[in-house]
Order: sequence, then structure tokens, then C-alpha cells
Amino acid sequence: MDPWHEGVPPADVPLVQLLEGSADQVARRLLGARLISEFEGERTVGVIVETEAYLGTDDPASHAAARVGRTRRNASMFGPAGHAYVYLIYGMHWCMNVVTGGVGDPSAVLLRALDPIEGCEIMSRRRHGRRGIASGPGRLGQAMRIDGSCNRRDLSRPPLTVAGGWPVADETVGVSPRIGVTRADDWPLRFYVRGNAHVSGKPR
DNA sequence: TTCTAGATTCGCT
DNA sequence: GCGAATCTAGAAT
Repeated sequence: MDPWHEGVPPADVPLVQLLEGSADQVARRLLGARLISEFEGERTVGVIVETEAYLGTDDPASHAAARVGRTRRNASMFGPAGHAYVYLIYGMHWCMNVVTGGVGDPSAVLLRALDPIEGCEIMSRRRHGRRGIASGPGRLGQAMRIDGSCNRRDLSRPPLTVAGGWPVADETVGVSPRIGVTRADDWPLRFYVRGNAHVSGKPR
């Protein structure tokens, strides 16, 4: 049983504190934190249970890798930490990242899966009743009503917020290569909560 | 201007 | 297990 299912109140940790250090440290620390979405009067909350780190210009798998440079799409990754980098993939799925690092250091953490704890029926409706409410980056985006208008948003204030949650112990954290990437496909930068049913598919 | 691959998901076989 | 859906950024021409 995860602590967020046991009636324990979430820790009141400021976002800036969650963002200290390198993207892989942040990706690890964001496990157990909350993602809160409040659009059109509908509040939905999920606990982050799966993340991937993208390490900046030296990371060949990043949208901001050195060979790509700064472009219109990845511009928000070069901005301040604590803002969102949202992009459309395969013409239909919105993927949500938390920007880390300082201005000019394009690091980010992709949010891959949530354990829904509030507004589950809303998320389920947005997902058209399909299985896997927020299990996978595209599903997470759909469940939380994330789209291009969320790009560059400050995640320390509504309507889209990342906030403290419940610390996850080291022995409960799994690490693996990132899913779906074709470059640097053996770098151990995916982090997930072991045993949580909402963690998405296995690495290829 | 045209082409191609992509940090995915879903439904069908 | 496999292919379609759907569209944009970035690359090629």
C-alpha cells in the first residue's frame, strides 16, 4: 500500500526544493510528488510514479541535444526551471515535462505516469473510459487536460501545479533505460515506483 | 517546397 | 505481434 492511499497528508515542499540538482536527481525526487490540474473548474490530482530525465545538450536523446541546438519547439527547455515543456508527438499525444537546470541549460524531466488520487471520474471521462487512465505520457496528458497552451507555464501556480507529496524510499525506486528513445538507449534515466500498478510498459 | 521520423496509443489479428 | 492514426519540427532538396 502506497502512503498516499493511507490517509497520510502530503508534505508541503516548495517546488524549488524539488528542482535542486541535476535532471536525474530531480526525476528521482519527483516520484511521490503531486501533479495538480485545475482547468474549467475541474480539479484532478495524481501522484507521479514514473519519470525520465533528459540531461541537456550532452544527451543525444534530448530534443535539445547539441546537434539540434535551440529551436522553436525546445525553447522552453532553455528557460527557467519549474516551468512546463509540452510538445505533441505522433500528431496526437501531448507529453509533459518539468524543466530543470538554470536558464540556458536545457534539462527536463518527462512525466510518464500518475497514480490518480482525486478527480478519477473526470480523468476517466477525458480518457473515454479507456484502460490506463494516466499510465504512459500520452495518456497522462489526456487525463490531465494538458495541451500546447500549457507549454512554458509556471508550475508553481494554478492551473497546472507540481507540489510536494510523499517521499518514496530508495528500495522502492526502480531504474531502467528510457522507453522509446533510439539514441543513448542504454542510459539508466527512467525512474519508477516499484510495484505500483500505474507504471507504464517495460523498456524495449 | 517536399519528405521523414517521432520521448505513443489503440484496435485488430 | 502489427499497423494505422495524425501532424509538426527539422532536414533535405
